[in-house]
Amino acid sequence: MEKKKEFEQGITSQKEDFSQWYIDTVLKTAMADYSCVRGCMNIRPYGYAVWENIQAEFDRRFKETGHENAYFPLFVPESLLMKEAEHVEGFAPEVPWVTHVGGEALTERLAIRPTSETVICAAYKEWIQSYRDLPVLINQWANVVRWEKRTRLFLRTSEFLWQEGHTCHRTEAEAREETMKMLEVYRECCETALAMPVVKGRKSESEKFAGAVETYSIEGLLADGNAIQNGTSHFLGQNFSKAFDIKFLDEDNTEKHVWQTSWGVSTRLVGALIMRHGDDSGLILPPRIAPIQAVIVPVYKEATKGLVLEEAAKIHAELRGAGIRAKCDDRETVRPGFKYNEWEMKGVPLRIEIGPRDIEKGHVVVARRIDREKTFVQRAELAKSMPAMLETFQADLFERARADMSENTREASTLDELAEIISTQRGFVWAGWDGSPETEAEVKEKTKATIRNIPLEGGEPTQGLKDLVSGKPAKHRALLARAY
RNA sequence: CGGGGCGUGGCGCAGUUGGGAGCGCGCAGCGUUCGGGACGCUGAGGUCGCCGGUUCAAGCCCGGCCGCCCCGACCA
Repeated sequence: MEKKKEFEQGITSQKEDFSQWYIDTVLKTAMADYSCVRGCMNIRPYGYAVWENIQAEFDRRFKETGHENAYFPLFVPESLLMKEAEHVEGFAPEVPWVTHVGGEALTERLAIRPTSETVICAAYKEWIQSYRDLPVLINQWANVVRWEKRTRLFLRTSEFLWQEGHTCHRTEAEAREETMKMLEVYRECCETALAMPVVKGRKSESEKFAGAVETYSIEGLLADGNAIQNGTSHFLGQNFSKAFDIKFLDEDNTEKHVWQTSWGVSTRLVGALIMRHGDDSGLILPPRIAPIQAVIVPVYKEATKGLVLEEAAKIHAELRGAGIRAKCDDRETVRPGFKYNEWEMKGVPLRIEIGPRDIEKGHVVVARRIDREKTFVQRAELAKSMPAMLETFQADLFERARADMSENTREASTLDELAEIISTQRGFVWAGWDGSPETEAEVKEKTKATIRNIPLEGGEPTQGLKDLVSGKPAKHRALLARAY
């Protein structure tokens, strides 16, 4: 009890900075299972299970859209990394190098990959000769390193796990189509599996991927009002294929450079998940990716122990039989209340309480993590009704996030209005933009908000819309926010 | 790399004018408990970040170094 009081006092005292409070209480508290060494995540089994389930959701969709997995080298020879000018410039500041082996200097130093375009393009050059070899649709699950000046647990770590898709196409149209197709896969997966609503859109020139012609993103809004980029899809044009000389002989017997795309999501999604859905009591995981979807907590006294534990085990078996990821917490060393709190912190969607009184009455108590609502469910119906309860939970979680995002999306017509909104309420802000880098820079300078993207839906300027800085006619209706 | 802060049992911290290394949580044992983070008793666990200096005496004062966190510039 005392600990709880301390915890609550801690929250109150830190609420002046809402984001910091949120990170301290939700991200870090909930992350008891994680640690961070020099900005590199150390993910223990429960947390890794979350990532594995996220991986599985994305991977399934990649396969459904015709992609195959492969794995490429961790080290990138310097000469290779240097081939695409913009790419080098963009990544150089954050690339660590291997220069020595056993005390002996290497003749060519090796970069630890910040992303794999260069190694993969080197491979593609060898693989592709004919239009018949196209398209190449490959994805890689791997770790990458970007030595950022500042790290933030899960949201920006020096080393992170991710997925990078790299495709080659015969025509520009086909590559552009792929870019948009994967962006849509990301949106659908984020919203369906992770219950996180996102906005699809195109990045500004200054924010696009180093070496890309165009970058698209899905932008989400966290519970603290900060935006987060949950995934990106790039149309690379022929920038890399020209730099790496990836050519194919087309049907018309002329040599052409391939058109390429790349796209990625990372373990940042785990951080986004925590800070989108979590609350003061810890994580709330969407059932679709929760390592444990339902936890059974037996409640008993010495006299009823045998009976209750037996029933709990039976329920456990039934749920597993019904394909539910269930766990029976039959630890005898901690009391039920402790278990409730512990599993709530770990974000388990549903908790099933079973005690002597329940057995007598032929029901169980099912408690929902999202709103702590408790209902009685007939014992005989439990396994059967579980999938629907999980589906409802998933839908409710998404709806709650969607409603929050919509409530925290506003409009601004001047820089002052934007500044006011950003400093008092945060969230997304729509504003007219003439497309100039000057406006973009001015906005960032004055409000710390950035242009997240130009949404595919709603990004067209409305009649008479003006740039919020220059007052010139707007070319776009952009979505702005403070972001991680 | 600029500005600020902090290094004391596993975690979170207190430590007054320099003289006993402490508290809470956690951990171990025993007992009572068990429907929302239990309680009692007993106990284990620390070269006070590192090096040097001042002093009869340093967690505390001085110098240097190392590490971490936060705010900026950079970014998935």
